[in-house]
Amino acid sequence: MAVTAPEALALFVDRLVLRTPLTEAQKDRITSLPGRISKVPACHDIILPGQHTDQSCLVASGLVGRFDTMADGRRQIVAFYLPGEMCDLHSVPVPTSGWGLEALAGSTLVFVPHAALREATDDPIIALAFWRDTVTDASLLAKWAANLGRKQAIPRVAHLFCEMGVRMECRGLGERTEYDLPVTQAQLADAVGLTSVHLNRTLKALREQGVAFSGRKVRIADWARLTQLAEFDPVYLLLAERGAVGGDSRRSRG
Amino acid sequence: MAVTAPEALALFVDRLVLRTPLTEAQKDRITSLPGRISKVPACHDIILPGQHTDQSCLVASGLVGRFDTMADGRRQIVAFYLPGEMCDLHSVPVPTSGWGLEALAGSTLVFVPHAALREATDDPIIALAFWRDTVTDASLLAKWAANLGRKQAIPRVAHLFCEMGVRMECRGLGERTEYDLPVTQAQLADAVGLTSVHLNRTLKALREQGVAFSGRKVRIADWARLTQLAEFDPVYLLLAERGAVGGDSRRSRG
DNA sequence: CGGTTAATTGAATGTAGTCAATGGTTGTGG
DNA sequence: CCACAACCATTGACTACATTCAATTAACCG
Repeated sequence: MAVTAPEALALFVDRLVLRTPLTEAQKDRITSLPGRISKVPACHDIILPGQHTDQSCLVASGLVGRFDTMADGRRQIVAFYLPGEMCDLHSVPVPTSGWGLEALAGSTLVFVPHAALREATDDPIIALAFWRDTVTDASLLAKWAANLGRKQAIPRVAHLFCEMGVRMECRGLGERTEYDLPVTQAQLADAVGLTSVHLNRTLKALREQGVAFSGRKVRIADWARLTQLAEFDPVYLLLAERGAVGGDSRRSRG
Repeated sequence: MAVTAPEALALFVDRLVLRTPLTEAQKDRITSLPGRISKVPACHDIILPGQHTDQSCLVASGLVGRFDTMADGRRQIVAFYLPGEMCDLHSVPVPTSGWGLEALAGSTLVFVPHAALREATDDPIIALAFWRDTVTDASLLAKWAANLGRKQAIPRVAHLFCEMGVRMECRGLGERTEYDLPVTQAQLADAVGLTSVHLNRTLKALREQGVAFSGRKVRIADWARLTQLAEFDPVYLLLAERGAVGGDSRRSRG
């Protein structure tokens, strides 16, 4: 668990390198970016919708959610950010955010000034890596939207469990069939667009399918069965040709 | 209506300039990118989910939708692309798409090779402009997800009408209270995550609120009322400080 | 051990989906 | 100019999924 800014930035570099090869010099440049460490408790709002920022927020430990708020105060979480992920690289090119960030669990954050990040993009490879990171984010967002729009409760939750499993695993944060997901049922409900009551019932149904979420841990008995139930195809995670990632990689209709 | 590649690229430049000032030389560089014109009929699938590409697709006229497909064939449209918008700038840094593109109306497209686009990003300002464009896209996507997750049919459709109105207006494609939206009800339903039957009922309800969608035209009698019904706040469109854009710009909770 | 937060369950309601049929429009060819 | 076909829009009746309200049980923390 990262506790210093360079450690956290090293995690971020690991993530970038998944999709963009970087030289040691480029890695160092990112690792040595200035960062202010901040520990926040669960349910803490890091940034509110509509606020401006001059820094980006990197997760060092814990879990952060990007959300939007309705007039009546209900929230929709549209993205989860794991340790090593930069929640709002977006805000480097566009410092106004339409959305908010909240710490779902107690988290350690590293705030990196936009100015420093923008300076790092002198290097076109670093700029490309950042751009790619944003694209990845958008790809997950699009899938999230599709699930919210067209899937029922059970496959929707199942899909989220698949996604988080693969993401955790490829970052070394657990196995895809068993990992920590430090959120309450109410927060999960905000993510999948259900009420907490209905989410609870959905979890009960999933439990009968060998998928348990309890004690903030996800445990999946039969991965293949779950991916099928969820219609999970990991292409959208943009993890390149690492076929090992699993899920059914059926090809598109001719 | 753009019919040559440079004309279409000029529209794209107009869009970039909304958020990133460019010199004449930079504009020229983009306008003179190579592009292959292609006319496609309505309902034509331009690219299918999971396909690779080595070119990006710029809309010259018509309307294009980005969609994801479920196992049973149902679609969720997650983004609309207007003339002057590049549907998959994303695919420049990441040539695998998890999603598909379809022409919703008969459309003219310009295919620009990734190689040429990537070359243009030598210029860090152009790279920034592209990055910003991607971020904008992601911002709309996040809002779309939030609406799908947390709004009921009427405000959901209302929100889409508001969004499209503002986008049309700021690109000179109509007024926000009256514009062409060349889609069928079934396509609209795919966008808002409803069945076409229920969408039809929702449109009927909206008609009683002075919001008409018929003959592929949207006509809004009372803009302020609609933005309120939709909980529409245009910040997420990232149109900078052009306060004139309308909607209720209430600030975030303290 | 008491207080608080989170999870679970039941019953009633409501919104959206499904199935099936009817109108309406548009475009084409006789 | 009319007849027909194809597609799109509209409506009704019924079903199903998810929400709401309310209460209870379980887990966690000081």
